[in-house]
Amino acid sequence: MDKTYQPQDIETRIYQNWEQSGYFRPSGEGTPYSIMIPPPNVTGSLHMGHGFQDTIMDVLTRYHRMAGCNTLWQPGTDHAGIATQMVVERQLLEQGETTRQELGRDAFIEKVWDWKEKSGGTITKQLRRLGASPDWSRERFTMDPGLSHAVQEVFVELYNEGLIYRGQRLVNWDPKLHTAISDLEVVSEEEDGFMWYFRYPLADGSGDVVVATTRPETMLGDTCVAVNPDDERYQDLVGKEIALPFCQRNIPVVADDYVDAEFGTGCVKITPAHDFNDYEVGQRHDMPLINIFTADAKINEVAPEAYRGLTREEARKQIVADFDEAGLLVKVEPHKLKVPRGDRSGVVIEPWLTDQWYVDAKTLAKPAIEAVESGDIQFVPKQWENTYFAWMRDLQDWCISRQLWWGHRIPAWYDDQGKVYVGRSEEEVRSKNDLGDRPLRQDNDVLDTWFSSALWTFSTLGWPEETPELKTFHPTSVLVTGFDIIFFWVARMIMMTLHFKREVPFHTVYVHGLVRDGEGQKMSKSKGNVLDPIDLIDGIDIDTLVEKRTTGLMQPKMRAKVEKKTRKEFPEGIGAYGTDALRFTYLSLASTGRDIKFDMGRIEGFRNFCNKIWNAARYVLMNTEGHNCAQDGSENYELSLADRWIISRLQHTEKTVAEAVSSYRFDIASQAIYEFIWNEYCDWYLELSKPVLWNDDSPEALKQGTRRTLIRVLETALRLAHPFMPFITEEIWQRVKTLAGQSGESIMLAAYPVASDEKIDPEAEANIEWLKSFIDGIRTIRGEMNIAPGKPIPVLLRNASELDQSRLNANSSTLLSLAKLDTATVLASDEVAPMSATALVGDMEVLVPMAGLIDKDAELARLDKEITKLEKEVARISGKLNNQGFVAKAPEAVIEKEREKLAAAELAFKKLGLQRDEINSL
RNA sequence: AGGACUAUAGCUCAGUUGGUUAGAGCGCUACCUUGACAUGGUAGAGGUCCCCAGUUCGAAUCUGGGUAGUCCUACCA
Repeated sequence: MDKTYQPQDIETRIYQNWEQSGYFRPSGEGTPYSIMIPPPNVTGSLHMGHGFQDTIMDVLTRYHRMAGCNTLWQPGTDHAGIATQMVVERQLLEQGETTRQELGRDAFIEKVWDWKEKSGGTITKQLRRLGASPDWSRERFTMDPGLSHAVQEVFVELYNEGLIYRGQRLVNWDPKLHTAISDLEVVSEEEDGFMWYFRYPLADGSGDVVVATTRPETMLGDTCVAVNPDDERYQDLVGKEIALPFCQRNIPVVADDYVDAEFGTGCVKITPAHDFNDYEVGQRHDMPLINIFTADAKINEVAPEAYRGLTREEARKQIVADFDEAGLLVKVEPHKLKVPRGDRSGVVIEPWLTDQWYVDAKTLAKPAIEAVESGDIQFVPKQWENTYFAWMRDLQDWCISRQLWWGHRIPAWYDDQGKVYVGRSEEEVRSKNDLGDRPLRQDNDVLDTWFSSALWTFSTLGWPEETPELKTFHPTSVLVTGFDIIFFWVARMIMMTLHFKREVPFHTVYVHGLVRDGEGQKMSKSKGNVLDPIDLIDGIDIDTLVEKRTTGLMQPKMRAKVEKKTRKEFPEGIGAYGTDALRFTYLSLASTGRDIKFDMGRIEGFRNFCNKIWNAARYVLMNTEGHNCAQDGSENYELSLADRWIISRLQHTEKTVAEAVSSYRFDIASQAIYEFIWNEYCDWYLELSKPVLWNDDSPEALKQGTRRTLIRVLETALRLAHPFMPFITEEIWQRVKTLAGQSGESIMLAAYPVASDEKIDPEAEANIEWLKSFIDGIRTIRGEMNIAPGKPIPVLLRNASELDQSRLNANSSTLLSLAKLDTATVLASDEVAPMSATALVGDMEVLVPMAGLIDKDAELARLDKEITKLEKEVARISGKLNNQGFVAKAPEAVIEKEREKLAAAELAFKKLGLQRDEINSL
């Protein structure tokens, strides 16, 4: 074995073996356990969020697989309508300088499929690098025939039930992408703008009103002006008419509660066709809808000629100028306002009147709310349930049609009268409706991507067929997801699944945090602070990293800044830490309810941990290979105290890990594994094994027991750690399994360790604790008194109880060896000790004679420090115990504990004080 | 405007139903090439648990009020 762990040599080889051997497939036996991957965009690539999320799912999957469950992790990808279409459109422009319109629908879709074939494998390849173990043979894509069939079925069914309908109303229109988008796809951010105050003259010439607006251009579509009914200033105006400037139209003044008298002038211009609130007001007062925009958000032919063809921005300028010129511009004020933009296009969204398809979300929401209320679905952490409820209880109907080409085309056909027929195919529609050969035209729109993702838990399992997989693995066990798609995806999955399967899609929703950079910033390409999980696995040199981060930046100005920051943060680039270190880092940071700042210090620490495991294995193999490790089932071995101790500690660790995984506390689980392997197995057990194995006088039975324990505890710890760090554990396991009496092809198919209470040995633990505190005491004296670690020293033991003496006798060779002692001599009660440095092990004093080794003043200083500490401790506890309230009200056990602590502290205080006086007097 | 979350060592984070000497990793200091590992070992320094008040015998932990930060939802033209 190499002296250091080299992950890159082994990871790919091991992964290929796993996948080719079919180990990722469900075993077909045991309790079903299933997880559906949140399908990433098919043409996307792996980012840190995926890395985090998929590591968690893989831990759960590997854990349950090893625990004997019939485990399915279902992989797949999403067609990501808008995102993918945009990418391909951009490529068309760059390569051939054509638009999709020039190309035509069918040819364009073909291009998208080409692109999907070409780049669709990227993210799944990267997932493999992460060690993910989904059943790739079952990989699905949301536009596969089977899933498309499910989509069609759901659409037709919902339509027949009246839960999908077509309607004309205001939608969020993206003037760049030329499609409607749902409320969720609109992001509103505060931006600096202006508030314009315009004077609108009354038609009868008797005066005017002043309206305030942030969108002057919409005045072309005004149909009335509204005031608050209780606003005394404007009582007389209600019912009068206004001559709308530049438009040759008169519009009425109406009274409506919507208007806040305090805001602006208290007079609001109402544009029902271009504002959601105005739409409502318009409905209440029976106002017409005057649409003044084209699909590009340019002024259309309904508006006065002077403005036609202008963009929104141009029209705004022109109209403000015209008001100014007409003397009707009262004032302009700077004003902060929330501007709605499309999450994909980034352009300002226009409320626009169109025909769209809607899902009656309110009806579907009711059972979905109940499922969470009743606990059929539980969120972890629980507080997300509030978010879910808040949204679900105020749900608007879901606009599901998109004016795109890439996606599931809506299964609706129109005849020449414009009458709509919904069905699974044109043939079905024709025959069911007796349409003969009347011309039919299919709806041009496609469905929102989230419509198909909403069916993911059951469509991937073959629905609407009642497949065996569907029966076995649905409902799924847990959904692992980020909070950002609770509304987009989780809620809609719950609604759809309850409606069509009459059961929940999953029992638990584990909501994890966002992965941020070391400074807590969101990682984004435009900030140039993105870390690629693959770079953390393989490493990357600084120039390549800078190149990667600075290409494709939106603002060229950022380039220098990003480069500088990157070079400062990673002067040497990024080292190759390996997959296991990366996974362990994610997991150790995965405490609930909080975002994670990715800390490079952590991943380096866990790379070192991998190396530690590797070298521990080297030591174990050196001492077991070619030796009798009692692996043949013979009973001719004897377990030492250390053996019993480490076996006992292992049981505790197994318990902790099991509890932690079942409560999704991967940080606790990974820490327990880390501490066991490093602080107990390596730091103490391996050291304790040396005196046994290296001493020619040790009985063979004891050596066999030690070898057996060395190899078996290592082998068990590997299985315990395997879900967390799959590669290194497999690599080592293959070398140790036979010696440990295990067979089997792969660690990932081996049984997960289960704690056994009989192996917990409190006596062994107490004895080793005694031994450790003895050794630690000596080491502290050595460390603080600058005695060379290797220099053998004699120690004297004062006030040793019978138990101390028997422990000493039982462990003297270990003790002498680990503490590098010359001798350890028990003093009789009347014996006088020479001047010594002191360590306390319980009541026993361990004395290191100072002669020639220790400076008197140094030891005095050391004792003083100890004594001061103890003094404070004594004062603190006795204060507590003298408090009548404490003694009267605290539980007896707590009081008893305090008394014991006080006694121990007082004793130590007294002993060290005497020792101090003794040294001082010499 | 409403709501959620966060605040603990220089940095990144644990701290289970109130009872610890408040912990880990990284970083820092000193010493150590001891036959698994310098990606290591041993010892050590380092904390007003954001602030104020309250409940309690006892508060990092519970309550109220602040402060700072992050995020979500809804928005006034």
